[in-house]
Amino acid sequence: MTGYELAKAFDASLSFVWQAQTSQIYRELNALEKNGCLTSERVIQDEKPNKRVYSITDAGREQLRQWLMEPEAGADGAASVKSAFLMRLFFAGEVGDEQALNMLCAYREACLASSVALDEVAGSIAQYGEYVRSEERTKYWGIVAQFGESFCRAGIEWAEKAIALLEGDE
Amino acid sequence: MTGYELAKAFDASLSFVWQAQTSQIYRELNALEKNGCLTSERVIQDEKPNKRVYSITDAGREQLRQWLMEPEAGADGAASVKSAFLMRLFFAGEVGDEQALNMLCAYREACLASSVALDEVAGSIAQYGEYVRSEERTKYWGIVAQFGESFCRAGIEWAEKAIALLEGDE
DNA sequence: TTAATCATGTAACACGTTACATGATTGC
DNA sequence: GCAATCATGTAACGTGTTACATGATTAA
Repeated sequence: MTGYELAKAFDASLSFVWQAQTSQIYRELNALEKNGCLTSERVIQDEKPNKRVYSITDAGREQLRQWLMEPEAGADGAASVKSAFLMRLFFAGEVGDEQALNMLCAYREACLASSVALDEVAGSIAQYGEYVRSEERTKYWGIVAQFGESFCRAGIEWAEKAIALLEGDE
Repeated sequence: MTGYELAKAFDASLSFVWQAQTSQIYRELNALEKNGCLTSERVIQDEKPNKRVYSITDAGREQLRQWLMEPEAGADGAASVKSAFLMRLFFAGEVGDEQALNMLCAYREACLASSVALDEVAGSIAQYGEYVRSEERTKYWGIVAQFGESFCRAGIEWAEKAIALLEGDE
């Protein structure tokens, strides 16, 4: 793929789990090429800008495998969330219930929006799935998408309870 | 508080939501002092190492308030998770079901462990709550802790479903 | 006697974000 | 005529992590 295509693929499938700007993608592609994990080839196009197509090398795939096999996977900090939103909420005593309620409502809406986006991801999975044509790969994509759905559902329920609690206080 | 105490307070209450190394804490304390958000005072102790106690200034509290009042709070990227674990799982097709099952089991265990840690946080909240003596503040701490609990519960259920699905495949 | 707790930090690196720059083509 | 899409990137900055350094006191 090209850097540009990678950026889009990220967006269409992994965006819930990982976001990456093109600036970062190109930087990392350079680094990966330097250490032999991938190769690139310039493709001249007319009608469209030229592009650079990257391909993984055997060494690269081997490193990927090794990363995937690391034993701490799942056990490390996976069961925590780094969230500026929750930080803010934690300190909401400083500004009062009104802003806390705003935040919680906005969060609830954001969860609903993410749910919708995840439905679209399901579509993308089907599409890329045809391209890859391998149950072996796509089934994990679905599992990750399901995580997103559970997360959103839990988030909505939690926000609603918290809203009820704060409104009961007033 | 001192940098050291802040590190412990983070750990005892916010660790699910934000983690910070002392190296980062001291760096940020310096920066915040330079721009007038806080002041510090050196306290000489015998029997124990000397320490530096930081206090927020009015300007600092004002900036905190402003940050807390920002309108995007909750709406931004709050309804997504940046997770290396989920990234790995996404690509698990590269290494097969066995490793995927390992990851999911480890994740389930990690969620259970986080649940336990969150129970302890509840204790810390009660303790710090006495110190602060203000319902206004502690109620938000509880709400954040409840988020953690929902997150863990959802994570466990999701992992179990995914494990069942993969085992059914074999 | 070994590890933990108290208490400070620096240096280097890795990773992520923002802003900026370029320029052709296609659809509204 | 304007915005979006295709396609590349650089520079600077901000944030988070790892490894290292020091040294006293106290509990197992």
